[in-house]
This record gives sequence, C-alpha cells and structure tokens, in this order.
Amino acid sequence: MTQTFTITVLAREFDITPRAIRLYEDHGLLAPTRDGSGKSRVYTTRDRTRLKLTLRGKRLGLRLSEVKELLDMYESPRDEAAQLSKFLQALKGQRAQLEQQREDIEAQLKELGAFEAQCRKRLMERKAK
Amino acid sequence: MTQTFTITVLAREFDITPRAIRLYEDHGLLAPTRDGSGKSRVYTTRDRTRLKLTLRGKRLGLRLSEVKELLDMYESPRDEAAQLSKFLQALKGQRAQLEQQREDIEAQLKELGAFEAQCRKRLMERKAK
DNA sequence: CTTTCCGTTTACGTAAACGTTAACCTCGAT
DNA sequence: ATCGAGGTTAACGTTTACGTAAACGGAAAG
Repeated sequence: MTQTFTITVLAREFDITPRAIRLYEDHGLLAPTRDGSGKSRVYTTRDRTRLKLTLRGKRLGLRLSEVKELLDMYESPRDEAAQLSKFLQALKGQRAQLEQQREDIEAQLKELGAFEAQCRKRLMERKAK
Repeated sequence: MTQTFTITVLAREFDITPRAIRLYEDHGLLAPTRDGSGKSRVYTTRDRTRLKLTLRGKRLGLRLSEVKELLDMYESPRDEAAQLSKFLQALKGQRAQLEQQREDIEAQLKELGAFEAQCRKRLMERKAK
C-alpha cells in the first residue's frame, strides 16, 4: 500500500500549477515514474517530500539549482570519511546562511513591531480627540 | 556634518556593484542627489539605510518591487485613521510571511542538525575500526 | 457520439535583476 | 601631456522560473 499521487493532486495540495511541477522534474528535483500506459506521471510519497522541501527552499529565496544541490547532497552516499567531512562542511555553510536569514527576520520583525506600536499610539490619540 | 557617500564606497561596503546600486535607483529604492557639477551621485545616510534594508529584503527572497512597496509604506504619511488601519493590515501580512519563513528556517535547521548528528556518529564508527 | 476533463510534449513569451560592453568625461598624479 | 581611477549614460545579453498557447490522446459522463 504505497501511496501515489497524480500531478494535479499534488498541484492542488501545494497550490502550484502542473507546469511548475513538470519544470521541477526537468531540473531533476522530482523523478516520477509512469503508469501502465507509460503516459501519466506517478508520484510517490518520496516525491511529495522532495516537492515540499523544494517549496520550502523557494520560500527561503533559493533557486531551483540550489535546491537541487541540497536534495542531492542529502541523498549522497557518504560512506567514505572524506565525503563525510565534506558533507559536514557543506552543512556548516547551510547553517550559516540560515542563521543569517534568521537574523534578518528577527531584525525585520523588530522594526515591524515598532511601527505597529507607533501606529496604535496614533490611533489612540485620534480616538481621544 | 551630514555624512555622504559615493557610489563605489557604498558598493564596496555592501559588496555589490555600482551597477546594482544604480538599478536600485531606477526602481525608486534610492534617491541620491548630485554633486556640484551635477555629475556624480551623492548618497546620504538615509540612502545607506534604505540600501541596507534593500539587501536584507533580497536575502529574504523579496523582489525589488516588493522591497519598494515596503520602503514606501514605511515612509507613507499615515495621518488619517483609514490609512493607519490599512497600514496595520499590511504589517499583519508582513508579519505572517516573516513568521512562515521563520518556521521554514527552524524546520530546515532541525533537519540539518539531524544530518549532522548522524554524520558525526558515522565518523566515530569509522574511527573505531 | 460528442463534450469535457486530465494528461502529454514542444515551444515561444516574459519579468526580474543584473552583467557586460561601449563610449564618454574628468580629476589628480606622474 | 598622458594615464589611471572613478564617474556617467545607453543598450544589449543572460539566467531563472515559470505562463501561455498549440496540438494531441484517453477516459469518463452526458
């Protein structure tokens, strides 16, 4: 009972177009099989996960090629010590970027809060009159 | 003693090209004055701040037009009550998006940590042999 | 049987964000 | 006087991430 999905089902679930999904496939982010007639694409839960990660990456401003690098990296063999430490290095870079973004978000949220406060204050003043 | 900057100084400080800075001006993100001869651009600290915010926006995946909307919004008059509440609505949207990104980042960092741990474990095993 | 959905491939179009010349000015140093 | 460093505009080229047909096939519903 390995669950599968059609392209439109996935498209609807994640609110994107089938066009986008096929594009992701072209870029090696997804690798659906075909159904009996070899016509329609069949997506597994693994594909679904990869798609979810892809969209997350996009929300964080990554390009498709960068997402692919990540996905490929996460699935790379890593049996030799050299590969392991190289992998760790890559993870370190990833972490640095994510933490930079987190900083940016905190800073932005902080400013946003200030604006909000100032805004509410003004609204109070107006009501007072 | 109002400090000013040339285009290359800003470019170097933020590690971008003058071309990019001029582009931001074309999109209304910056509004430098000109020097005596009316030839060279002169940037104030306010421009510098806007540039910094622009780059922060970019790191968060915003397009220039979106950054412009934000900057314009932050500087909009907001004297009438209607504008104030509209502004608050916009802030709410902004906050939602930022929090979505924060979620994405936390999720990603978590997975990253798992990989890291698994990786270290494997390294230990290899050493043990 | 025909219409209506899905699905397919191929291909052209587009908006965004620069990079990359090119062709020019100008100031200070050699 | 010439040269290099930095400034200017104008314009073409590029990459990315799709949108938008066009033209077709199968399957299900009226």
